[in-house]
Amino acid sequence: MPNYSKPPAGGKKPYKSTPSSSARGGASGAPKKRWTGDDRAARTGDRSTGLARPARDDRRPDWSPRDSKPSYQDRQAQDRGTRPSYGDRKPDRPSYGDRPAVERPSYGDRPARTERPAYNSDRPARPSYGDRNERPARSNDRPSYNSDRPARSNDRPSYNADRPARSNDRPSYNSDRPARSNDRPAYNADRPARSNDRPAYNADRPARSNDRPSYNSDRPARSNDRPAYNSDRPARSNDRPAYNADRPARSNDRPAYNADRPARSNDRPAYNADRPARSNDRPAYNADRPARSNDRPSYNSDRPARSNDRPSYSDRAERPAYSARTERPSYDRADRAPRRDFDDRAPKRESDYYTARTTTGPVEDVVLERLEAAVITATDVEGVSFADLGLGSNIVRQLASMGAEAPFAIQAATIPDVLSGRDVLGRGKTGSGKTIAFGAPLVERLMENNGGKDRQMGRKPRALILAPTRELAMQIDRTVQPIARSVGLFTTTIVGGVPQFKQVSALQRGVDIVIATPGRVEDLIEQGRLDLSNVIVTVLDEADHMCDLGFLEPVQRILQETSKGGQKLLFSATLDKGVATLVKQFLVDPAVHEVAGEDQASSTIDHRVLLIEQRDKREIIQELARGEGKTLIFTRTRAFAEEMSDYLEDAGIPATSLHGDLNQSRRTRNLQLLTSGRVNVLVATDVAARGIHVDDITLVIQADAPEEYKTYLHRSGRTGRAGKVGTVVTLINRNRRRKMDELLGRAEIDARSDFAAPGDAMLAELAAL
DNA sequence: AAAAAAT
Repeated sequence: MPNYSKPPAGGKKPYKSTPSSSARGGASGAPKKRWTGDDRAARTGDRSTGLARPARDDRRPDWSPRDSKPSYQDRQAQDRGTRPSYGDRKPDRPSYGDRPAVERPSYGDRPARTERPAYNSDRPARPSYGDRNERPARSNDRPSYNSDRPARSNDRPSYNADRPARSNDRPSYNSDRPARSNDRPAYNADRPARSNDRPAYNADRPARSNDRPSYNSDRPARSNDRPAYNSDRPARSNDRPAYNADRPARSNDRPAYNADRPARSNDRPAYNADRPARSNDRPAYNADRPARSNDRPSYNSDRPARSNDRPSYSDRAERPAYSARTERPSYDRADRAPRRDFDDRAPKRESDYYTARTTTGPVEDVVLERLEAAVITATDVEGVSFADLGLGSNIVRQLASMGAEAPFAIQAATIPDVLSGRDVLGRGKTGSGKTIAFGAPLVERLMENNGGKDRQMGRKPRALILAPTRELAMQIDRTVQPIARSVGLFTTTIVGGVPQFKQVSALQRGVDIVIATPGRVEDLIEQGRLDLSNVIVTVLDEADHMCDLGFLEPVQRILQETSKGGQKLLFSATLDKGVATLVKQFLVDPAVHEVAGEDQASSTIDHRVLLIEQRDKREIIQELARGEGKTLIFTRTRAFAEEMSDYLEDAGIPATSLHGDLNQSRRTRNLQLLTSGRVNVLVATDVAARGIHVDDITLVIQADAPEEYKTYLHRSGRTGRAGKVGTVVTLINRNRRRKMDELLGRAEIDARSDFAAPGDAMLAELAAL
């Protein structure tokens, strides 16, 4: 019988116990919201491959009629800080505060995750929740807030004590008349109590949960009690219910408080010690079974330590306490078996060294050395088919049905190496077909190596694709899933912002390819619900971005969890030496491929810089956004993205927004609004800068100039896709011209610069392009 | 600054 009553031996979390883990996040402020079924349905919309799926989201337009909202100017007049910003986009969910914040045992051993901003009590209270009593009176305020108004004829008597008695006054005002037979019982104190006596006269009845406070002085404090009732300090909304032990049980109490209820099928094991073992029980709870080769180290305390033991498991008894060791992050395994250094390998082998292309530039935006790559040209690919590259007939047929009849250059370059099992670095221009370049051969490899275990329940995933944003992960899934299904393999997305239940269920049924963002992957690993130990192919899309600060360490921890010696594929349009850390650590002799003639000079994008006055920015954007074609506007901050989309709507331009302050269902829906064409203007932060494919974006406006040349390339790559023409307009302050020129130089872009002011004919011309 | 984690 498995022992569920205790956490795993050692009492510590098995995953991610390094101090480096505290370096995560901390900047983003939005609590993650959940998806509804509708939202999930909505994501089945467009596909980057051009395969149309029926748009199902025509029920709820995002941009409401303009006159239903206060004007932009009105809102400007208000103190923006007190405005319940973004309204339903950050839904007020007070029920969270009332729920007992009981730490669940499965998380119990982890240190408090104070780095998560959404629950970080240090951040300023959001005006939309707590302090709304400061808002000005509105015309539809209820009368009770309006105590100064003159008495009206239909005022209730109690407010009108001075009026003379009237014949139809109720008895209580007429105390002198003789008692009558039909007097209400309250005045008939001597009659025996009746079963339906009103409770107010029944002082002995037990207190009820909805008793008003003044009658029920013994009831426990509630979060919204007024301070006077709550001894020392004023009650706060985030008071922990744990201090509220006496309150009556509520129907939605969490099981921890309800020890006697019968076990339910979805009880988590820790709460349900007696249930029979299940096939997917976590090994740690299953102390009696024989050790298996893939046991995770921390659960297997008897075997001798190995040199490549993961440090994250190292708080076992025989190892020194973590605090006594050096503060190396988990990935820095100096003591593991020596490995060939990426830079030290024999020169002249393609992919083994970097050419020195020294560049000068500001520290914050450096062009790193290029990876020396095998170069392929479009003409090299002429006449080559996917089948020639080694893909099976099912996959080839599926690709054709998705519109990919013949391989693009980057696909022709990388597919054979991926099929051969080699590690691969691939650089292909934005919109050049990188998803298929890794997705198709990945599926082929899994099919060849399925070991007869396909469709086995609970099989562990054998491939992992990591992406920097949820939208990109879901988009990749839309491309890879049909390819995988064509050969009977299953995919699932593991991303945040949505309930994990469906994801966990899919994993329990058995999945071959996981397409994910890092955070949820780590979360499910910590929970023991995702096991990457069988992952033999790992893809990092936007790999250089995944090596940026904030992404690198989670990615390293996740890669540590995958099968040792597994294949690694790194793809990006701006792949450079920034990935060297990961390459050295995880890749062996990678093949590096890029496509020739794909610099911006040969691009179909017209780059323009407008030198403007800061105060004219909104007006100019509004004139630029009036064009017929789809327009994508980038801002530096979430707040400005939101403000800008409001401003455009007020100007009569249907617009929506995409940024991290929106819950995931809004994010998904708003992006869908643009792809479906119901809105032509999307204002976004850099969440939309990389990888996101929307057909026929004709104009990209950079309302705030990018800080990095790579960001410029990725943002502008949202237009001019698949050979179509597009325009990129970057708005900068006049005194930033020099800095912008330097950035354009690093991006190797020639752009015309013009002074611009509202009303200029040039703006209308740019809009019409 | 933004992004990525709360069933």
